[in-house]
Amino acid sequence: MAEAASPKQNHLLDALLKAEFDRLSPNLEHVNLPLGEVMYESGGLLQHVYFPTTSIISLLYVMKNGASAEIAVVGNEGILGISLFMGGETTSSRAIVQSAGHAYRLEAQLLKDEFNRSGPVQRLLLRYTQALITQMAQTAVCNRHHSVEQQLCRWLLLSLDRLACDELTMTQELIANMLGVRREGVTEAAGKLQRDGIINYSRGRIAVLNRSKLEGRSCECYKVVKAEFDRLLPALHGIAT
Amino acid sequence: MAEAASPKQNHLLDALLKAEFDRLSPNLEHVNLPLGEVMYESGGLLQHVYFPTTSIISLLYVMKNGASAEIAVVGNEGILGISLFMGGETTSSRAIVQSAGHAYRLEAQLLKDEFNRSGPVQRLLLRYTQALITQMAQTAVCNRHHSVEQQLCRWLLLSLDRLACDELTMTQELIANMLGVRREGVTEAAGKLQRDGIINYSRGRIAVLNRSKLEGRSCECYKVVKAEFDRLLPALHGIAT
DNA sequence: AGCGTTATGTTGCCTACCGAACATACAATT
DNA sequence: AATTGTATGTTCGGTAGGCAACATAACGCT
Repeated sequence: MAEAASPKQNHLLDALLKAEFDRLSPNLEHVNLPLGEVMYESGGLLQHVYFPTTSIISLLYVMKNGASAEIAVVGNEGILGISLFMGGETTSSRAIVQSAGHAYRLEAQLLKDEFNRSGPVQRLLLRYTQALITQMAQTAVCNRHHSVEQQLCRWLLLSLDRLACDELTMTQELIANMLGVRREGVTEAAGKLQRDGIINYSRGRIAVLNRSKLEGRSCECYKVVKAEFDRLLPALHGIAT
Repeated sequence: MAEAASPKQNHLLDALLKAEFDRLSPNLEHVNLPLGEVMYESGGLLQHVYFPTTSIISLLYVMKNGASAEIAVVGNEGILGISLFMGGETTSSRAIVQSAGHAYRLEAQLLKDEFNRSGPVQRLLLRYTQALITQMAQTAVCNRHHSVEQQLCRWLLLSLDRLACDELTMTQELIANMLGVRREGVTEAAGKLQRDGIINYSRGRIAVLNRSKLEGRSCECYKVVKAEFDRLLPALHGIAT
């Protein structure tokens, strides 16, 4: 918490060239995102886009009967609100804060203006969008074929990658909602991982003790997604393509 | 089959303004796509993009162990090869012809050039991409929560919407591969639908007899996807936004 | 210390789906 | 008419994960 907040904590913002960064940064507003906050509602208009720094946001589809499933997650590697520049203005999914923290927000119109300059920012945002697409596609595959335990591992790894630490604040109940499975299923899978010394949890606090073992218990989906993010968005630090 | 082939059979091409259409159409090549043809391999470079007219192409992820799952389908409403203009050049999924027919293809570079004009074509392609994203997201949800029968109904409906008729050529085995379930599961679900007079099939030929009943047996996913395509890509006929 | 709230653990039953193996039936070719 | 390949039908046992109901345990408050 002693860390100075900076837009550069968000990888997309960090990857901007100086000219673009200087144009946007005066309009970036540092905001606090509490756990569970609904950032966008399904079908709602987008007033802002968000560049998370220390928070994670889940894109979640909620069905008529209340059952839900996570579509993708957005953290410090990305931006929340892609449908704004994709032209749809809105999506059929909901965005909620999965891990409390901070983000920089930008007025919708300003992002659109920047996007429509058709320069490096546009290219960067589109590459990010493709990485997000890969994540969604892999989620679909994972939902079809993999066990709750494998999915839990994938989910933990994706979440950790988007925070700077090896611990997250998240009850099993919430994880179950994200994965679209029963809470008991998560309890069982998490119990096994704990027994095997891979994680340690108590009352909404999960610490990863052995990351490489966790990767071993995960399905291939994690690595596919990670590799695609790394390929499309290598750490650029102001050398945006 | 007596229909004259025209690029206008593809909704995206049909939606172009005259100037853009005239610029692209000399470079459109009419090609025949046989069932099962692999259009793109996972990780392969894209030489062309395709605008299907009477064919349907599945985006499919194949896992290491050979199991597969469909991510989305592309027919006369869309374009195959979005990663080209999204900047990634390639994807981790495979594209195979799910229903034989025709398409117009365009050299990759020509599409990129057109996209980079940042005009109506770019906007149209991005809107289409967002609709495709919705389809992927909904596939993820559907894979998590819905029964094989519901998914079969959804799949049939999405496929029919992308052809002009109420019949498709497709064995249960292939459908099973698309849905990522066992062939027996498809046999059982299809058998029920046939018994109830909703479809009629024999040896790789499926006829839909009662479309509204089919919609009733489908999960909500079909309607969500259809509504989003209709919203983002209303039939424009040369009034591309 | 006592209280309620919330997180986690456990149990039993049930169903959908998987895996595998096999039976039938249609269609094209000879 | 016989043969072969391919599409579909059926069965059996196994299991992951669904639903429900409840037990325990940690924490936060007053």
